[in-house]
Amino acid sequence: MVTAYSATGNVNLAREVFGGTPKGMRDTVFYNAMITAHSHDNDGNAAIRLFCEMQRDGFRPDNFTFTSVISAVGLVAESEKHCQQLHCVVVKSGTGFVTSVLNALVSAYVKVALSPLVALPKCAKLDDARLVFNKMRVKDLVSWNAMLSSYVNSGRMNEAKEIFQEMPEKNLLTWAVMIAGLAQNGLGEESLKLFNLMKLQGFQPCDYAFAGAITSCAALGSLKSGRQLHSQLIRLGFECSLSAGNALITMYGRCGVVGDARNLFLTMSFVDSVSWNAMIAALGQHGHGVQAVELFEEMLKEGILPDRITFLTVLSACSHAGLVEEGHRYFDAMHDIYGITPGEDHYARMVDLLCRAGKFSDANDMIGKMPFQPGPQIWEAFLAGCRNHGNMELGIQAAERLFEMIPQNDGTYILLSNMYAAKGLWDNVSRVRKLMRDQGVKKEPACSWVEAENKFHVFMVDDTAHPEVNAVYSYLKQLVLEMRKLGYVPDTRFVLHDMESDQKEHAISTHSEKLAVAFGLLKLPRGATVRVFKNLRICGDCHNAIKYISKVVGREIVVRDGKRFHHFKDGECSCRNYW
DNA sequence: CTAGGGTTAG
Repeated sequence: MVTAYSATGNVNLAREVFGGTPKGMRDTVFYNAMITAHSHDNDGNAAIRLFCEMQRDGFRPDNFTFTSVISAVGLVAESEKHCQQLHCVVVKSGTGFVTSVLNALVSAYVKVALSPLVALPKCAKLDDARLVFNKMRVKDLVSWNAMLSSYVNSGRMNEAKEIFQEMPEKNLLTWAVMIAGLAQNGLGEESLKLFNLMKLQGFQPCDYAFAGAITSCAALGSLKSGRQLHSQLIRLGFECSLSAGNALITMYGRCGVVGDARNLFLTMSFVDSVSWNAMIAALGQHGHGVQAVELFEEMLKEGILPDRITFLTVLSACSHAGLVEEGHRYFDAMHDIYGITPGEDHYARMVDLLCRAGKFSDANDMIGKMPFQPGPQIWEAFLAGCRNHGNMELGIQAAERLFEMIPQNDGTYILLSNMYAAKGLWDNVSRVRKLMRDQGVKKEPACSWVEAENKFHVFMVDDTAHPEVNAVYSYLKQLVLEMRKLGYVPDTRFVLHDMESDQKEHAISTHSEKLAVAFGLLKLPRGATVRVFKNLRICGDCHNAIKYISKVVGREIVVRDGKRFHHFKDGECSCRNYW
């Protein structure tokens, strides 16, 4: 009965049945079932209390007891201590060689390593897990999968790949974990390759594997593969899967087609808070702040409780659409009505919102009100806002803080250098660049890509590697002539080096996003929307230039940069010049 | 009768 209630997620009923049973009528199995119920309910403390209680009542824990209670300690405070204690008890009890017990122990050490409740050293805990794993005499598939997901969850993909190779056998879960892991760690192409390999080896991908592959498409911007995966899902009858559906919402959003995301969201038969969050985020990233806020209000009306991620997405949506009032209201409601304590990330969104709107002193007040010291996220938001408004003094202050906190971050140097360059202060630009060199900081190379003729075409600045780059350059030249007639003047302030002005114009005309846009215009069907993706923020001159291009060619151009989407149409951009 | 790997949202 306890197990039945627990399996249906009804822990309270399970607890009632358990409590209503007199001690004389309980046995070890009965205790085990209740400990498991607590563990599945993520209530580690209750599981541990019951574990102690059964021993006081004179029952000796067996293999089942240990596996359950060990799997429950990961989420409680002091889990590290519990973990080691239980490890000792297990060894003393003589069950230290039982595979299932050790499997639970491996996962428990990993949970400790990943727990926000436990202080350093996290790596050491992960290596403890590996030690237990290495010493196991008999490893089964569960052991290998546990070790694999440990590395995946801690982002240690090289070790994960080794485990994946070494495993004597694999099941659906193995593939799903690896595909999702590669997707989340920025290895989308490898993830999609693995998804295909999985099918070649005779496995029918489960919806988790699909979700991972779809996430890769979202990161890469591969609308074509994403749509293919969507139709495969429908053919296989997975269209009700929440994880796959939610991944699809994100994929459509991140590939630039919010309308498709919305259609899917509206037709999904089951949705949860993740679906709502994903949909609100998609609207926000495209600058549809008002719609994002409306959807959020609808979510509340439907009685779905917002979580900390909901508020992160709502606050960003407000920020990108300049909804200052609403942002303030939701920030207060988060704590006052929904009892969620704002974290540094929430404050950072508020600072972003205020700075973007030019309200620097309000942003400073906000920082002053924080119950903790401002970290990098706060000053990054501040600096970006200063750059947008050309506020030199405050920008320099924010940059100084960032140099102290994260000297290796290339973004700080670039933002500051851009700010000086915009004012023509070339001495300062070269000073920042020297500082960057002295610190050994390398700028992440900018690249843009576009999907055409069934594959991705990647362009770097001043690209010479792409086989059709000459056609791209001559088409761009032609475009610029037309653009100049409409009033386009290249804005060479966005060139970081000081050089002769004709050189500057050349440098700026070969930025990767311009090349990718031109290539898309050449290769995609006449009139089709061009969707370009860039790893970093879009450059100011490119932003201006693409506005003109959209007017000259009479087509819609969508650019996803590192921060958000820009929809260019008829010479205007949806971001209203804030990015 | 009871146990040990996973997913999607920022």
